[in-house]
Amino acid sequence: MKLFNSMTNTIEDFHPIHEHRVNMYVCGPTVYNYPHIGNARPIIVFDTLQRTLEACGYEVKMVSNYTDVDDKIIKAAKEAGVSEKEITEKFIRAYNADRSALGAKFPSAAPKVTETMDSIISFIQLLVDKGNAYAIDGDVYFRVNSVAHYGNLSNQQVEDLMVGARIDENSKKENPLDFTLWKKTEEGIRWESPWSIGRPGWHTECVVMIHDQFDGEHIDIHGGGMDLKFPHHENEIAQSRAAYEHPIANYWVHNGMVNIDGEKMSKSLGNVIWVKDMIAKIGGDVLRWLMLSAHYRGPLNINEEAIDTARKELEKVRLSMKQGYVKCSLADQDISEEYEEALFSSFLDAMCDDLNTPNAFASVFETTKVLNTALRQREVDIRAVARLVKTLEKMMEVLGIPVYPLALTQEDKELYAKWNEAKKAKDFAAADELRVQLMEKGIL
RNA sequence: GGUUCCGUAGCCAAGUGGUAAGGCAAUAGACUGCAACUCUGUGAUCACCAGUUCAAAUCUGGUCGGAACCUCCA
Repeated sequence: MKLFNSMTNTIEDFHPIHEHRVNMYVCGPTVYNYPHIGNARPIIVFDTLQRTLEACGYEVKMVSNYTDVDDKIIKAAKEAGVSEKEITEKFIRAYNADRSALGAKFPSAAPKVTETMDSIISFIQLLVDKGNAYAIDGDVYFRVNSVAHYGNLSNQQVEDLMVGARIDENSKKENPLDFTLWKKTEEGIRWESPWSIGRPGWHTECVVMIHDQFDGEHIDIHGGGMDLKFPHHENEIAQSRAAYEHPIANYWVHNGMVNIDGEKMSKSLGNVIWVKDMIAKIGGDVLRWLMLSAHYRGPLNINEEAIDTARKELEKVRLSMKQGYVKCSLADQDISEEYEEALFSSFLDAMCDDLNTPNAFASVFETTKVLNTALRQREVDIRAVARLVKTLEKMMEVLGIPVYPLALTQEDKELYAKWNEAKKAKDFAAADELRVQLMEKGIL
């Protein structure tokens, strides 16, 4: 397995800390609204990474959080006139509905900030005790100057950042780069702490959750969107270095952004697309296929033509498989565990090459073509058909695209036989009618 | 101003030193009772310029164009 590591900006051979196990964490959503299709990409990318690692024989522990404490949540709750909990529960449900419609496995654990508060407070206390954080008027800030290597992940020079940093007139910070660990607050959900009644900053939760979920070890893979590199992931690393003397993760993996018709998706442009709407329109499987049709690190542009292409491509593969299932069923041939190893390994090689899904797709199309050809032979080699169908099943499993095995009933088989007889007898009126029936049953 | 990425056929998209994968669309055929499906053939010298090299889309420098990040947006 090869993976691009944002920390070194190179493609590296992947070696997990434990021989057969991969520990992975992906930054989850702030649950204040429905997921938009930008949120769908990390769901799909990291689920596909997990499936690929599993196909390589690893056991994967995948953790992804919910940020259920945030200014935006408080604002949304106020506007809707309901409690924050109602907001977060609603959108956690929505997120999970989308996640499963996209064919993503549920994480091994999905912690919430509200349920991690004790750990977060003691973690901040640890940073204060170690001199890496300081409290002023009930707020606590992280002292960026107290750690070396700040800026390594995003290749930022601290001096350049200082120049670019926004000058906050009212800031109590020692340094404009210092970020909030704890904020004294008057409104919204808040907790008691040694410093004030308030709530934690955003950058701390992931560090604490990783520490709790993985027994204090650093993990193999930390994932998230490209835009989280700075400052979020940079700040996670700084806190972890300060508290635990390790940079959290060995491999940092970031997915590219999603554009709509060549433009960034944003509220101001009015081009935000909700995942649920897209799923209703084209289906979670087509959306997933579309998102995997480009390499995960590049930008992904979505437009009508791309959607249409994705739909046609997936239909083509599925239709071929369907015909394979029908042929096998008619011949009472089971789809066994046998598959075409050469085709599957070229597929898996592509997936293991930093998740090169476009090349993996090429293997899927090649297999589809071989299957189509096998299905058109005068003397169909039914075992070969079964092997090819199995091969495609295995590929689709890694891609996380559902397939629909089809088994004909006795009645279906008789109908199919009648259709063939009618054609043989050149009774085309009857044949056409039988064909319609078969099509209605989804067999043709 | 700093950082990162990108510019490959009509569209989408791999390839990152040895003479351009794949898909969609188009087009010409084959198959077929018809239709659908399927199969086969057909297209690019890789934004531009200069350099390194026996050899560059692939490395270096420059030009033009596009995108993202730079304190809470995946």
